[in-house]
Amino acid sequence: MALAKESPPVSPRSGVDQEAEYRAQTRLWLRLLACTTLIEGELRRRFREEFDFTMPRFDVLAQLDREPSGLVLGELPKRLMVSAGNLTPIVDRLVEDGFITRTPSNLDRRVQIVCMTVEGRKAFRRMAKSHGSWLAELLAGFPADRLDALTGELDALKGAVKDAMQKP
Amino acid sequence: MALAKESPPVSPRSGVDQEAEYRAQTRLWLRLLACTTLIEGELRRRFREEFDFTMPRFDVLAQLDREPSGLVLGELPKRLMVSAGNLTPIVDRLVEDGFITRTPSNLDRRVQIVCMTVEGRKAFRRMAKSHGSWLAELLAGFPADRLDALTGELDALKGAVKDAMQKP
DNA sequence: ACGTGATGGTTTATACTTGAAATAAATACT
DNA sequence: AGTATTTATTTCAAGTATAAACCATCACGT
Repeated sequence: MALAKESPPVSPRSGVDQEAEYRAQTRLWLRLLACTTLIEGELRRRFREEFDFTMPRFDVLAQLDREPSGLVLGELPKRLMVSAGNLTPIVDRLVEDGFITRTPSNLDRRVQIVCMTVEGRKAFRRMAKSHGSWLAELLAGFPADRLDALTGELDALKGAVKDAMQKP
Repeated sequence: MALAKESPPVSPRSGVDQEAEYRAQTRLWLRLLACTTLIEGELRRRFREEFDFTMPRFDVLAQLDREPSGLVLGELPKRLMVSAGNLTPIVDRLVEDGFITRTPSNLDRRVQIVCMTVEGRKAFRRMAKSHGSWLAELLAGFPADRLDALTGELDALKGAVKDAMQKP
C-alpha cells in the first residue's frame, strides 16, 4: 500500500513540492533578514559615530519632518510600526534635547501633538543628507535599473503578508 | 554660462538622475525594513504566544541544530550577526533551561563549546515545525514561482552591500 | 622563564523593544 | 446625572542590543 506521509498536504500541491516551497520561503526570509540586519547595523553605526544619534530617534524626526503642523502622538506608533510604550521615552528625550515639542490638545486633553522645532528641523536635514549618501554608498553596487523592480516585489510581498495577517 | 549645481556629480550621471536614484534607493530600503519588521513582529508574537519563547533564543538553537558535535561559542555572534556580549545572557538562560550545554575546551581554556541537549533538540524540532508553517502561512499570498527570483535579487543586494562595507 | 600582544568571553552602561497593567480623559448608555 | 466602555498615553518588568572596558588564557620572541 501507499505510505501515508505523517503530514498530509494542506494544499493540492504534492508533498515534495510543498517541502521545496517551504525551503524557498525560509531562504527568502533569511535573506530578507540578513539584508536588513546588514544595512541597519551599518547605518546605526554611522549615526552613532557621526551624530551620536540613534535610528529610532531619527525615524521619529523623519515622520515629523513631513508634517509642518505636527502630528498626533498616537500616529507615530502606527507609522513606525513600534509599540506605543516604546515611543514615550524616545519622545521624552527628543523634547528634552529641544528637537521637538509635545503639547496637549485643547479639544481632547488625552491627545498630545508633537511638532518639530526649528532646531530639530535643522538637525534633521543635516542628518537626512548623510543618511541618503550612506545609503547610496551602500547600495551603489546594486544595478540602478533593478532597484524599482526589487522594490515592487517587496511591495507585493508586504501586501501578501498583510493580507495573510488580516484574514484569520 | 552653465549654472553650477551646488553638489557636483560624483558619478557620470546627471544631477536629476542622481536624485531619482537616491529616492529609489531610499524607497527600497524602507520597503525592505517594512517587510522585515512586519514578518518579524508576527513571528515573534506567535513564538511568545505558542511557546513562550523568543526569536533570539530560537536562532541560537537553529544554529546548533545543524551541528551535532556542537559549536565554538565564538562562532555564534558571527553567524547570527549580533554582538558577542549580547549572546552571553541568552546562552546563559538556554543552559539554565536545559536546552544546551556549555563546556570549556580542554585544548584552549578560553574557548567554550556549546551543544544542544536531547531535550533542546526535541523542543527545537517542535518549534521549527511551527515556524515553518507560520512562514508558509504568511507568505502564501506571494506567488511561489517568484520566490527564488526575489531571493536571488536579495542575494545580489546583500553582496553589493557587503562589498561596499569591505572597501573603505 | 618572561614580558608582550593577540584572542575568547564576560561585564557594564546605556538604549531600544515589547506586552501588560495602570491612569486619565472622553464618549455612550442607561 | 451617573455608570460603563472606549481611547490615548504612561509606567513597568523582562528581554534584546550595542560598544567599550575588562579578564583570562594562549602564542611568541627574547
